[in-house]
Formats: sequence, C-alpha cells, structure tokens
Amino acid sequence: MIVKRDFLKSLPIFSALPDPILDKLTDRAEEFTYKNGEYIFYEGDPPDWLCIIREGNVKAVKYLEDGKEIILHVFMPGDIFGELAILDRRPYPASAQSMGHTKILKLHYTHCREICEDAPEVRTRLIQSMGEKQRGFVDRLETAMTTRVEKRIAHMLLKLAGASDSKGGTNINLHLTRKDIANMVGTTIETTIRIMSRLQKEGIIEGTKEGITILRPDLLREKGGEYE
Amino acid sequence: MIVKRDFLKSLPIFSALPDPILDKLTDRAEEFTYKNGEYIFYEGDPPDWLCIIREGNVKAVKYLEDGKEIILHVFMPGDIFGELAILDRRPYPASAQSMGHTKILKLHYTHCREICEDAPEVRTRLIQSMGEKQRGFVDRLETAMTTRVEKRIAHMLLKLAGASDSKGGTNINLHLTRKDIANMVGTTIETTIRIMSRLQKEGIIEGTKEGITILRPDLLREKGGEYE
DNA sequence: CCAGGAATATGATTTATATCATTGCCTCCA
DNA sequence: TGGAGGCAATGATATAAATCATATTCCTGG
Repeated sequence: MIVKRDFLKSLPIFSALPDPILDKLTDRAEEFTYKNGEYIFYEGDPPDWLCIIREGNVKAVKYLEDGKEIILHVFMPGDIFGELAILDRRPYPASAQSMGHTKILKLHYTHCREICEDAPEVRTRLIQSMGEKQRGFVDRLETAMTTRVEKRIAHMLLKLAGASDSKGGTNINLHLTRKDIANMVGTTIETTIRIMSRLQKEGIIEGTKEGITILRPDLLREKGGEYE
Repeated sequence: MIVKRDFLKSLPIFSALPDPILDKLTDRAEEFTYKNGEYIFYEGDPPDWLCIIREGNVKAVKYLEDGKEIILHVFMPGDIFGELAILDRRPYPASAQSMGHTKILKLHYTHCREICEDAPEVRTRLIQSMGEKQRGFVDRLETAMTTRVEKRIAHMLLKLAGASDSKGGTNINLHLTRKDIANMVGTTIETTIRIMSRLQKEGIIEGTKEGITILRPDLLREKGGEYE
C-alpha cells in the first residue's frame, strides 16, 4: 500500500497534495491489471473513471464502420487518461485498450470530484492535461494531413521517441507491431512494412526486441519534414 | 451598445449571467472587425484573448514548413475560440484567420478570469467548449485517416452542413473555395475540383452562390461511410 | 469599366500506395 | 509435438491521386 501512495505522489498532478488528502486518494484509487488487448473502457461508456497508468501502455482507439482501427494516441506509464470525460461529463470519445500487460489505477468520478474540491490545483492540472492532449491532436492532425506515408511515419516515430524516452528521445520502448504503426498513420500493413524495412536498410532506425531505436534522428527529421 | 449586450446574452455560455455581471462583460468585451484573410491571432501568440464570433467565419489554420496550409476547423457565428489557450495559459496552437468580413468580440484574459470568478459556470462552459473541440478533433482525425479522398470530402461536407445549418443540415452557408476544401481534407486543389464536379454531376451536391447545398445527403453518407 | 489575379476547369502523365497473393517464421498452447 | 494463428516479408498488379500544363471564367480593386 505504501508503494501505491508513493507512486501517486510521484505524479506531477498529485505531488503537491497535503498528506491527508494524498491518503484519501491512495485509499480511493483502485488498481486493476489488464492483459494484452483487454479494454479499460469502451467508446461511448459513461464517463465514470479517471485512469492513471502505473505500468505498461494503453492505446486510445476508434473503429470505423468497416472495422478499420484508428489509433489516436499511445499512453505511457505515468500518463493520465479519461480526464476529458471526467471534466465535461460526456461519454468517452474513444476506447482504451491495453497493450501488453498493464496496471491501471482508476479513480471514480465521485472521488475525483471530492479530491478536486479538497485540492483545486488537481482540477487545474486535469485541465492542463486535457489541453496538452488537445495540442497533441492538433499535431496529430498535421501528421495525418501529410500525403506521403514515409513522412507520416517519420513524424510519428520522432514524436513517439520524444514521449517515451527521457534520455535523448531516440528510443521507443514500446511493443508496436507494423499493424499498430499502420493504424497510427492511416496506411496499410504492407506499406508500413516496406517503409520500415527501407528505413532499417538505410540505417536510420533499428528494430530491437524492446522497441525501436532511432539511429539517425537527423535523417528521419529530414524525411519527416522539420518536426520541431 | 444594447445590441452587444443582447448578443452576449444570447450565447449559451453567458445566458445565465446575472445582470450586473453581464453589464461588466458587455463593457469589457471589445469588438473588432477583420477583412478577408486577416489574422485575429497567430500560432504561438501569447494566450491573451478569448474570442467570440459575432459575424462571419473564422478558420483555425496551421502551416507546414513547405507553406502548405492545413485548416483545422471553421468557426461559425456564435462560436467561441481561443479558450484552450485561456484555460491552460499556453500559446495558441494555431492561427485564426478571418474568412471574408468578420466581427469578433475579444475578451482579455484578465477580464475573462474576473468573469469566471464572479460566475463559475462560465468557467464550466469554457471547459465544455474545450471538450467539444477535442471531440471534434477526434472526429477530424477519423476523417483524415481515411484513404480515399472522396470519402474524406463527403465526411467533411456532412459535418460542415450539420454545424452550419440549423434546419436539416443540408446547407453549408460558407464561402469555401476548392482550395479551402483541399486544405481541410489534405489533398490538392485539382483533385478537390474533380471530385466536387463529379458530385455535382451526380446530382448529390449543388454549388449555390451562397455556399453548397447537399441535395442527396443519403448518397453522400454512403460515400462518406456511415457518418453517424 | 478595364486589368490582372484568383478561382475553376480539364487533360496528360507519373508515381505512390492500395490491393491481391504467397511464403516463411515464430510462439503459444492443446 | 505439431498445428494454428499472428506477424513480417516480398512480389505483381491495379488504381487513385499527385504533378505538370494550360485554358477559361470570375471577381475585385483601381
């Protein structure tokens, strides 16, 4: 139990919480584990839970009528998700699916509200988190509107590396299949495979068993089009 | 002056405001006019203003390194924009550009904050507005990830009609050039022209001088892929 | 009312990528 | 231990859409 408390305290959103409120939060936050492919919630579900990733990764996904999957975002350990629904009290706009084995802390809306009343800065942080996400979507849209697939993939790899790797941003510690990548940039598996192989042959990226390493971020940036 | 007050009162976000606060708001909100192509603010500008469209339309745009324009969203009369920056206190993620002649009410951050303190429901409404926008982006992303351009255009036209036309959602009262449409769906002008002509020949849409009319929403929906 | 720039239109050509098809590899599990 | 299914890889082909090249029409500002 002490560990959960420490984990919560380590998150920027809760780090300034006075002890009694942190205790309350620790008590209220329920821990769940999910296996690969399991859903934490579905698009359209009532906005009941704020989620925090303790371990593993989660993807936000939507499905088109024809069954095609679109990956809106990949969340990392320490990330918060579901705050949009908590804040505007409307159903989740997308599903949240576990990538590999994950541990998720879930805080019920009622308790979240309680904590926000005790500590208004939590609410501010939630709004900031939502804002960050919106800015991410703007960026995402930019990627998606780029015509050449290679550019889109390059752009996406750079962004992912920046988000998942603290040291230098050249590592993607994520189990991404080619299909995942395809669903992130809106192309087919075959095209993704071809482009990824080409990037490997060119010595720009390297597939390790624990993810992808960007060997030449400079060259990738060239292809991705000056991603700042 | 009385007219400005009435306009503000007519907006859902301010309609419940007690009279003295509405008066204060009316006093603080400054009205500006913009000509076609002028910018209300630029991407990266400090987050100083909350904007409300009194007349005309505004597009939220980004520019890629190569100069290509991406239209993120088109705002309609009565719409609020800039609330993301106001809420999370970070620079605008995109520029706001006037489409044709527009009248914009601008409320400075400091006054916006004041009003929110006087009337907390305004803050709630701002958060809701931001949430709505985020949901819009998710939807937008869905469109952008669709491979066939015709589908993307169909999807976009249906959404625009829904947003700009209260009665039936078959009318787009907007001065959109083919270039605008191209920049909204991420394609070239030529392709847009060809597809729009085809849709006209097929009797699905009609170009009027005041915008676009969707004659056969059903057929467009078929192409757009069951847009609910 | 005219001139010149923007917007629309349309054709020809090229190219990127979707699509279809097949194969091999690996891992999980019965 | 031997499938069965998921993933990566690769080739062949079809096709949508980008690109290049001109016209033509339409406004709008001077």
